[in-house]
Amino acid sequence: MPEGDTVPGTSGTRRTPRGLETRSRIVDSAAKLFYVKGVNATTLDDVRLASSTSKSQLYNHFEDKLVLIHAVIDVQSKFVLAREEQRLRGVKTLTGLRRWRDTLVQANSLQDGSYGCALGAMSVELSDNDEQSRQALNASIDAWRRMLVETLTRVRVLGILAEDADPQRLGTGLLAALQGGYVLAQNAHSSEPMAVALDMALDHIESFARS
Amino acid sequence: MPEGDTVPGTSGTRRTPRGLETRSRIVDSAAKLFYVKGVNATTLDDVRLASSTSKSQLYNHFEDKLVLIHAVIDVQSKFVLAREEQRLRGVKTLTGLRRWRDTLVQANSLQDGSYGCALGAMSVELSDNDEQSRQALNASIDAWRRMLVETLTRVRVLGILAEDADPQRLGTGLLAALQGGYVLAQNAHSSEPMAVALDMALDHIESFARS
DNA sequence: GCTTGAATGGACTATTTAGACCAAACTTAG
DNA sequence: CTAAGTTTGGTCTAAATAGTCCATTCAAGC
Repeated sequence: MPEGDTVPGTSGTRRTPRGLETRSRIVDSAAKLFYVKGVNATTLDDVRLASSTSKSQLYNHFEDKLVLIHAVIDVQSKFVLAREEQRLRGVKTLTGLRRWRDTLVQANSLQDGSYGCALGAMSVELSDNDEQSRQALNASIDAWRRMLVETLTRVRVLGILAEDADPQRLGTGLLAALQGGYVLAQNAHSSEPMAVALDMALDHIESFARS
Repeated sequence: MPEGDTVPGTSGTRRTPRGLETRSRIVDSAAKLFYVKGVNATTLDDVRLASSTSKSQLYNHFEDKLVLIHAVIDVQSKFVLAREEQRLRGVKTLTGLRRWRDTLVQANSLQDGSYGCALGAMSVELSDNDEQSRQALNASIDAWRRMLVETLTRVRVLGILAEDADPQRLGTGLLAALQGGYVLAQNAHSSEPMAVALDMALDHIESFARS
């Protein structure tokens, strides 16, 4: 029984580094396909082809398509949250928030608004059909919301925003503007509506600025 | 050649009232299924069953699934736009806008946020896979946006909003807040985030109120 | 180098789904 | 009534898709 370099797998089975490598190649390919084609429009054969794997590898690592979907939600959540955390980390002023806005709009305009938000799109497609997916995505999106709330709290604590600014509500509103911006941008194939939506949210936040 | 009561069909073929009745039963059933399950997750057999029709009826009225999808986009667009027009028609004040907000939130809370926006959800699922669907949905969503712009213009003209309030941008922002609210509400299974998002947008609009 | 379990390649099956087809029933103009 | 086209029920085919299986290879501990 080989032990040394093995790693405990998700479902009790041991995994070797080579297996884990394959597994993550599958998940990454699936994540990309889900993002550009949608979850239901992506077949396992698409995934197999994109990841250069075989059927047996797919089913060695994932019981069925739903389990793969959950794995994708997991890595995609980690990826998006890490990216957004990185983007928000240094924001301490209203100018910082505007720069954050610019980053989002620029990234979105690079693909002409296409594909929308990876988490938002999966949520729209899966929330009402698979409760487990909904809950996982809900946890991630709420973590994202809390990141915005923390950023706004930080800005307020620094005395830039007045006491009556409510970071909870402003954070939720800001995330909604962003998500709505993604939807409209994807539909219009232009990042313009996202820019307008974020500007509105930021203008509103700025209305709480201390004079 | 029977003529009298026939009606010109979409693709040149003549249709009788009975046929048109069947056709709309198919489209209505498909629209409902697309709304609750999503487009790709709905099979033609689902549609056949829900509309109590046979395969031959489906293919008598629609060349293939894509044509059916376009037909659904068409009726769903008309339905949503008519409903929203009706909801916005009488709005002439800020209080009216708040009442409009209440209607949306209440309707959304009746289904615990589920299903989101019929047009927005289809757009997210179809925009990057079928250009024709994207364009049709884009036309409808933009008509919706213009309805909001007109409402805000009306309110401004009445002297309730100041001259520097830009109905174009405010309307886009308002629609984005609504769409983002739908996304978050569907994900959270609660209409709460939609309420917060709309409140933010309306607070912002109200900041342009004449004193 | 032998053994053992993980990993792999690929063929194979089962099921689902889209779509074609046809004969019978219906509808209506003439 | 009759003819011509429409509508319908149902069956049948083709393709796509999910999922199974097994013989072989690989990697590591002994």
